[in-house]
Amino acid sequence: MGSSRPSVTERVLSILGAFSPGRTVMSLAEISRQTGLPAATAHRLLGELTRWGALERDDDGLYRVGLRLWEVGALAPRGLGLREAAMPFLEDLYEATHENVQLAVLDGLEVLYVERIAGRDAVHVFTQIGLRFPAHATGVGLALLAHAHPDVQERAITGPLRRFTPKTLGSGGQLRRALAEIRRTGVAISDGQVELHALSVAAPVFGPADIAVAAVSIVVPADGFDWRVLVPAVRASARGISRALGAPRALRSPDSAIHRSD
Amino acid sequence: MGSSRPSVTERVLSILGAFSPGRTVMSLAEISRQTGLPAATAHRLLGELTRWGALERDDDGLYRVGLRLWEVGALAPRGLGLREAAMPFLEDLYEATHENVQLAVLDGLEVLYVERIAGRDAVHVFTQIGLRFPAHATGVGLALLAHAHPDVQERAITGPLRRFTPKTLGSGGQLRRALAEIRRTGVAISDGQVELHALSVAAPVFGPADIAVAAVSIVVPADGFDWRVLVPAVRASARGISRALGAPRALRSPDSAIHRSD
DNA sequence: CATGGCGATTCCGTCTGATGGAAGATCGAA
DNA sequence: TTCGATCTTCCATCAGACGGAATCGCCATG
Repeated sequence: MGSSRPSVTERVLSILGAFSPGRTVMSLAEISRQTGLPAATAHRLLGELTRWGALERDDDGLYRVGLRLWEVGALAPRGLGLREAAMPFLEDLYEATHENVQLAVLDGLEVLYVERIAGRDAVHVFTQIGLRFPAHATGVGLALLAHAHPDVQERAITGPLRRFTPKTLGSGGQLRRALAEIRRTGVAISDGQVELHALSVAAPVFGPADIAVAAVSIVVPADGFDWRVLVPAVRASARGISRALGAPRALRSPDSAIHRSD
Repeated sequence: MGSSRPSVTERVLSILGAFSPGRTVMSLAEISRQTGLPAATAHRLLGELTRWGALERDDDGLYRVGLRLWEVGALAPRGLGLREAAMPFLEDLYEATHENVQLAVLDGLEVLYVERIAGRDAVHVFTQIGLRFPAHATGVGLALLAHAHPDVQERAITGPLRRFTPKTLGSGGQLRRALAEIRRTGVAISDGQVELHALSVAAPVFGPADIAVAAVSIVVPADGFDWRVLVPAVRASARGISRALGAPRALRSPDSAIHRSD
């Protein structure tokens, strides 16, 4: 498998996949190179995609992702549906603190940022909506991993752990202990594990099936900030979103939810 | 043309297009019916789409839009790029008023809502991110039309104007006059033209090429609210976003920009 | 002003892989 | 147990996807 020539559908998808946060506008030649498709083939497929609205083309002749695709993408349950439920709570959290507030989901062993409210004068962090990041380093990632399926946790623990700063969790043992601690306290702290100057406090959001579907976090400067005061706010926010999503866990009494081991 | 059998790409796209705000989860049979594709064909294509991540499938066997597609869609320039620039300003606007704040773009003669901050206790409006609406009825739509390409304006004026309430602009003449007035004042007011109980104040956002690329609006209760006080705020917000996008118009002196006729 | 290189576009003969009817599998309701 | 509806798999056929090659346009270089 995989050796045979790719199907038409795969080719079309490979074109869509060629776009990334770092490559949002491309020429025919660039797409052709990126996907390995012959220029003539890429040209034809791009024409069809553009005609439909999946891609757009300016006078400059370059291709970019089209509004129509954005529209369909917005229908993703873990994209917009989640966002819609979460926004009011993130809003509150932002208004109370004016720091960076983020919402992310887990995909494989990476987190994908789904929503973000950036204060103009909050710490600068390079996360961005639609961006991916290794789960083990971020607050949201740890919160999600701690409540993920055991297989996923195991893969994360045994897999390679990329270091971003000296404080990044570097060994499986460290990670395992961190996850247990997060389950115990209900919040995850990532202190300078991505960028030394930033600290994040995160809490998991549960869905109707009582599975962790997302995580909220707030990012503050690492130095001299008493993050402890943020814990109740982040927890309350995550819990509010869980309730809005219909999580049974969030409908029960506060204590049973927070101190539940699994 | 159009009579010939659709190409593979068209079939794949027709599957994506089958999803809509009202139909976010579908069974194979439903998709097959919706697209007109034979079940066997739809099944194969759905398999490929799902394998890639464009669609997702739960244990229930139903298909929904996948995270991967959301991710690509997020790269749309008029989707996320715009949002990223606009968010801080919308944020400010929301914080100052706690009413519904919206950001929309024009696609054809419809507006597409790209961003929205909904206060929990603001007027209830049924707009939603990813939703479309006829431009002539909404505040954002009027603001965008007023600064759109003359051809587009003409199409809107001569085309059929669907009425939503007795206050909806119903004739081409009315619309033409409204657009002129909007160009003069720099803001568009839609008073009960979509829903009787809601009023919106909107202003256009300009991009680098000095073209109106989006519009901001704020929605308040129609009765007894002095919307006049909102005008400066909405204008300032739109202008701030324009500046962030690099609009030459927004970099010039305030007056020349606001009172420019076209 | 000629030349060369690169990208975009069009053409069309070849042949591959998409197609979809049919049959089997599964599930639920009557 | 039977019937209907949906999902899945199979495979012989042939529509239409493919892409090499030719053309055009653009720009930098000599």
